[in-house]
Amino acid sequence: MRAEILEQIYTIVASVPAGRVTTYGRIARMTEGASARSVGTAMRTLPAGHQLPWHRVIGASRRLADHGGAGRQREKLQAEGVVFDATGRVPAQRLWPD
DNA sequence: ATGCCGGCTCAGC
DNA sequence: GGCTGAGCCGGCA
Repeated sequence: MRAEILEQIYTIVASVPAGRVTTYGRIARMTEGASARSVGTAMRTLPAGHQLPWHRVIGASRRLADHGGAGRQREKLQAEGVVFDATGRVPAQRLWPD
């Protein structure tokens, strides 16, 4: 993936405030030429020592994607005050607006 | 170059 | 809303 796109993704993720979340798809659409899936891999391959709030990026269904760090992700979000309903979803109003 | 495997999504049921 | 199947496309061996 082009470095420029990666920069955009990082910038957008970095702009999501604590307690709010956004989705892979939204990020993909905000960038030029990134697909939701590529945003996923971008999060997966974050360089060591990064300081991005990757945990604030969730799926379009507003659930956490099931991957290795899902447990940590959920904890981090809850620590920021993000609530999950009985079915494990984040309320829509938590979405970071464009 | 090729093939396989994903931190996804969307349209149909 | 939940489940499924099919596109999609970047990383990595």
